[in-house]
Amino acid sequence: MRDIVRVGREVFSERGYERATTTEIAQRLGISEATVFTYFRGKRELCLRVITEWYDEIIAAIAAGLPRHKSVRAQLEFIVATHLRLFLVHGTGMCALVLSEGRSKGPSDLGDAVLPLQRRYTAPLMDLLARGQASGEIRADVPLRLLRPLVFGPMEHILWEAVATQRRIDIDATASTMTELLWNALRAPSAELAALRAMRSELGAVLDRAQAG
Amino acid sequence: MRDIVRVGREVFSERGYERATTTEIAQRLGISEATVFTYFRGKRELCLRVITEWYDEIIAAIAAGLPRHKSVRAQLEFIVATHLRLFLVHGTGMCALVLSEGRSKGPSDLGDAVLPLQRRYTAPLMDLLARGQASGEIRADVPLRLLRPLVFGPMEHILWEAVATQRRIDIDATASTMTELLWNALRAPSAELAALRAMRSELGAVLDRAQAG
Amino acid sequence: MRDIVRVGREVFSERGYERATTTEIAQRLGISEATVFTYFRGKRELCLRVITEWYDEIIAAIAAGLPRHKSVRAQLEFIVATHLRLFLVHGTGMCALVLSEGRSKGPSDLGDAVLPLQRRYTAPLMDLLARGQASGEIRADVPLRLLRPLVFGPMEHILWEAVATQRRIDIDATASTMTELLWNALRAPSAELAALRAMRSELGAVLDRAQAG
Amino acid sequence: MRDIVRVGREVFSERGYERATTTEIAQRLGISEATVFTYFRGKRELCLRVITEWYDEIIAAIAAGLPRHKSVRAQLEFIVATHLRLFLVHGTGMCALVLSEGRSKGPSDLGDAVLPLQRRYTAPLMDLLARGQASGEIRADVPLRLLRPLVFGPMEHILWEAVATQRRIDIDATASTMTELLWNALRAPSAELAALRAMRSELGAVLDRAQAG
DNA sequence: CATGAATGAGACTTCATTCAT
DNA sequence: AATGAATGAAGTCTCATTCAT
Repeated sequence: MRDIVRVGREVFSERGYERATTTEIAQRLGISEATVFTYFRGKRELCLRVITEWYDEIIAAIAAGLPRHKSVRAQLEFIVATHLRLFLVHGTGMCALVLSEGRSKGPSDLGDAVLPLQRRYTAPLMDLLARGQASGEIRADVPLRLLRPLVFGPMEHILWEAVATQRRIDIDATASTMTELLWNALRAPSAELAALRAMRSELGAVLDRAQAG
Repeated sequence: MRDIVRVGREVFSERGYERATTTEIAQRLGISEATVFTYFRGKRELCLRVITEWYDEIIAAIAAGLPRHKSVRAQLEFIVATHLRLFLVHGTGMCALVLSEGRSKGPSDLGDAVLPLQRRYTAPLMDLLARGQASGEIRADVPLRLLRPLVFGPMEHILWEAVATQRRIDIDATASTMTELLWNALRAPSAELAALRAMRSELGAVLDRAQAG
Repeated sequence: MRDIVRVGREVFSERGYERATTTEIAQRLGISEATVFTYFRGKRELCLRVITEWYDEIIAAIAAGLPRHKSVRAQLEFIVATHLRLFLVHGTGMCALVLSEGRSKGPSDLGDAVLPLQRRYTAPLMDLLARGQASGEIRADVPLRLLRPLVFGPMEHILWEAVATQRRIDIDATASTMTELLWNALRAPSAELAALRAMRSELGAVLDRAQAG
Repeated sequence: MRDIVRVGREVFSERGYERATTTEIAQRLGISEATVFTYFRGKRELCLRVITEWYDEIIAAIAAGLPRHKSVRAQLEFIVATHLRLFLVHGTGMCALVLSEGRSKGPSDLGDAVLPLQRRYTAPLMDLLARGQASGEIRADVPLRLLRPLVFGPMEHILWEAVATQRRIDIDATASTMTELLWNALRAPSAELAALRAMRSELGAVLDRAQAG
């Protein structure tokens, strides 16, 4: 039954919900199609299980590895890198599956069940952003509602492009660069000014001492 | 035949490629299903046409309205706003359709035909970014390959969220805010450097005066 | 499409709803199974149509031939004979089909749609009984609710037995005998009362003589 | 194993043979589906057992309670009342099951095995009618083959109607009325006259004694 | 040109039944 | 004796597509 979920993940992520067939899942496992239905009430339920388990993995990975003692920027980079890594390992098919089917209003209607998962999935980032805003490191004049897509959106596109072009990407380098870019967008503008002013003050002090010397 | 494309766009964007049926398209038009096949070799070709025309509209809209005489930042904001507007007007179904089906590897395989369209579609932005890099306004130490998803990714997420939550969004305000955020990420750090250099000059002058004193 | 209904009637009446298959219906007609679904949304709807048309035929036959100018008893005999005839011609499978499926609460749930038909179907008899009660020919001290099964119930059993034993029956003779039997049950006990009254009169006379004696 | 038959009766009578599933029977008992097949060769055999036991109960109930010392009419009323009672207690599902499946010609083919049961089941009535004919109380000019359905047919319809309309019925009152109706149909026409004559004779005798007194 | 009619291919699903343990 | 696991066979239904008219 674990096998069915495993192969189910393969097929659903390769083909999407509609084009995936229970026939293919059974064939890849060398079992009868009926066996699939012994363990899952139907295609929809199997797919739901596949999605749920996949979300659980990511959520667990983020929760386990997030370096909470480090800076907000470092935690952001961890989240970005981890997402890139997990998605690339598991194939971006899952990404597409979730994004496409998670919002459909067809008979499959995975949407309702997927929504809470998505919330748990984005929770660590939302939490991080909120903490950053509270500490003044992240600009608070833009609602989280707009900051979240700023982080997840680009990752998704990068992943899809990586798959479409079949090109290997350097995950750490990409994560590092993206974090650098995103950080510029996210951090409080005042922080820059504050930093400069601090520098100027310090310089002034140095100069004063120099002049005095 | 124009009608078929028009209604095709409706149905494909509402249902996605797989769940859309030629039956429904014909029914909505009050014509025979066979008539659809008189004009289009098949479902796939019709969908391709729908996607193509939709891309053409966006490309044309961008090309026609892009304020080339204004600043790079202003042009960026125009592109962001225009995208949000067009997607929201036409329904985000088209967005999902293109994103989901444009990358699938099924028998429908719209991918190959869609790729060049996507290139044309992203061309204005790519061009703008390249010009920005050339003029020094946009940081050149990050490849366009990474800058592009930074722009399109968030827009997509914002749109999907808008649809999922059924919430109306203020397009201009959102575009303005997003541009502000993105610009911080995109603009050349040279601005900062310039400021630092200016400070250094000032500092040098001060030092000179100090020495002279 | 008429053919599909015709063969559908055959198969449904031979096999019952559950055991009838769309495959068999298509095969008997030498057409594709899909064709069946071109004309009928599903098995259930086809079966409904079969039942409806069959009811319509019987209802029409009764309505057309009922000798309204003759006596109530004669009309009763007509109804009995007509029923026996139609059921035996069309096979009692239809009878079983209607009786079995018309009351089921399964997924097929033909019940709701069949109920009004049954009402129309029994209407002529109900009407006749009511008229008989009004005219005093049929006993009015028993509700129609109990008189109706008295007529239809035996016919059904006779038919089933005829089919089960594969024995040919003389329809007119059977109808005649059954009517004779039923009539004794249905007719107003006034005849008996008359006899009793006569007896009372006679008795009175006897008593008178006795007293006189 | 007794449990399997008991629950089997429930499920078969609720759903009918085709719609009943071994899965459901096992589930209601909280046992494995395979266990059912440990005790019964298959669904068909289990159903046969269910029907057999049910018939046995009815046959026994009739045999045990039949008031052989009372009049033929009283015995008829007992049979009618007992049937109504047993069917309504056990649910009319059994009635439908027997009637529908007992005559089908499918792969399940319960028919052959059920036929002898039905014979035993109708035997008490047949016997009673025969005795009635012999004693002159029941008209002998109509074969039993036609008298039997006259009794069982109406009962069946009454039962089905009771189930269809979900209406509770007064069993004794219904049995009484039905017997009254049926008796009019069954009794020998001459019997009426004979009864009246007997009454007159008796009366005459009484009167004679009165006059003599 | 438009279409009514037909259909091949295949999807999901159900279920009685088997068998090794 | 009881069962967990598996499945063959079959069923209903969908849908893009064809073709004669």
